Amino acid sequence: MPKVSDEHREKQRQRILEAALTCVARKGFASTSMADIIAEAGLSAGAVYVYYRSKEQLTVDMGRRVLSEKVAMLEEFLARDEVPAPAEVIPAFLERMPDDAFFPGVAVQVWGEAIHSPALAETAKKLIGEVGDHFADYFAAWFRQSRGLGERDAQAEGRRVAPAVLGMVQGYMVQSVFLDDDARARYREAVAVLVGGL
Amino acid sequence: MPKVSDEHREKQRQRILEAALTCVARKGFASTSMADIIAEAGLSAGAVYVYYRSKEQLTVDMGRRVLSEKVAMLEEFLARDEVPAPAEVIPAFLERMPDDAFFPGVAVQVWGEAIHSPALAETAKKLIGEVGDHFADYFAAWFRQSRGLGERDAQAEGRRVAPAVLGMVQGYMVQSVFLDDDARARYREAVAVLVGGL
DNA sequence: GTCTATAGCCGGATAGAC
DNA sequence: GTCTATCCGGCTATAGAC
Repeated sequence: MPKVSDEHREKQRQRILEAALTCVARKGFASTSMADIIAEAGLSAGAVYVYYRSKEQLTVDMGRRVLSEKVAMLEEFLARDEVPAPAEVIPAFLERMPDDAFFPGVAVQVWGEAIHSPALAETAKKLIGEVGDHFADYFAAWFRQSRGLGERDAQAEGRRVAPAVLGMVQGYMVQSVFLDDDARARYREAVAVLVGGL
Repeated sequence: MPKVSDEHREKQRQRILEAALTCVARKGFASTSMADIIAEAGLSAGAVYVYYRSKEQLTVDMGRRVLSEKVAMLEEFLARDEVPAPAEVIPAFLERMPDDAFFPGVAVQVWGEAIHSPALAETAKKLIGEVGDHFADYFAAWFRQSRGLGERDAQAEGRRVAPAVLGMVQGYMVQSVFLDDDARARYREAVAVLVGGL
């Protein structure tokens, strides 16, 4: 049984991935070098290259990890059975976002990087789709409850508004990079006004 | 009079800037090298460095140029005196966006780059602010017309919703990078639904 | 598996002739 | 002002000892 080896492998990959995320949060995506990551991980170049054959592979994993965290957070928020109103849910979702050090700066950089990395673009596309689906599900539930729509109509309506809501989340990430806390708060209020009409 | 020299200077800077934008649109931001730009401009390294002392300066100019174009486009759209409804204006604004080759991919990359370039971040922040102001003005005009609000209230309401609308535009740019024409159309419809309630 | 050392390459920027 | 030639530094990735 190669079980020990597999465990070790996974543990090392995690270690490298964590180090990479720390570096990126500190120095930015483009100016993080393998040497930085290697130093942060407390390993050697040779060791790292055993687990990640190239920088791009590591980058893809970073993108996946960062975006996956957001999906998980979204699930937690939207999977309640009370179904609170959008004007509450969406701003709360946004407010939680900058809590973790990697977001939102890293996400914006991942998007930028994805433009010339097909592997990363594929990952990003997939995850954007997932998040969109979650939003669609939430809104379907909301419309069922608030307007008494049938299953089918509610889902159609949910899918109809989801892309723009997702867009507002992405816009929030972009603006978070440049603006201060006050501006972020105003953004959340603006979102509340917009989704308040639903 | 050093007029000829100044004109020449400006002309050369334009030439270099155009070349840089062409390269970025073709190869992406991060993988465009000075050598690429130099070749595209049909100049030599020495010549280019006379007009742009560093790559960062050139990058700032690129960012400014690209984002300025969008501001101009926005003005054209919003400065009409008819004041059409948001559900018409905003999707139309979005639809026009991908017409030019540099957008929206370059914009996303500029945001990513701005994270570790203070000069670029300053430029981006300023331009984001400008676009937001334009949206605020438009919505003020709209609220005056549609709800009969007074000048003061209308402006306050305009400022209140503008950030989120701007965010939807940014989200559109992000998603445009990854999604196809159908998805873009669905996004615009979702936006129309959201701003239709205003 | 992990290390050290380094190959090999490519980037930005400069020097100096014209 | 513009060119050619080149330096120098940093990067990814590998080779080979342990």
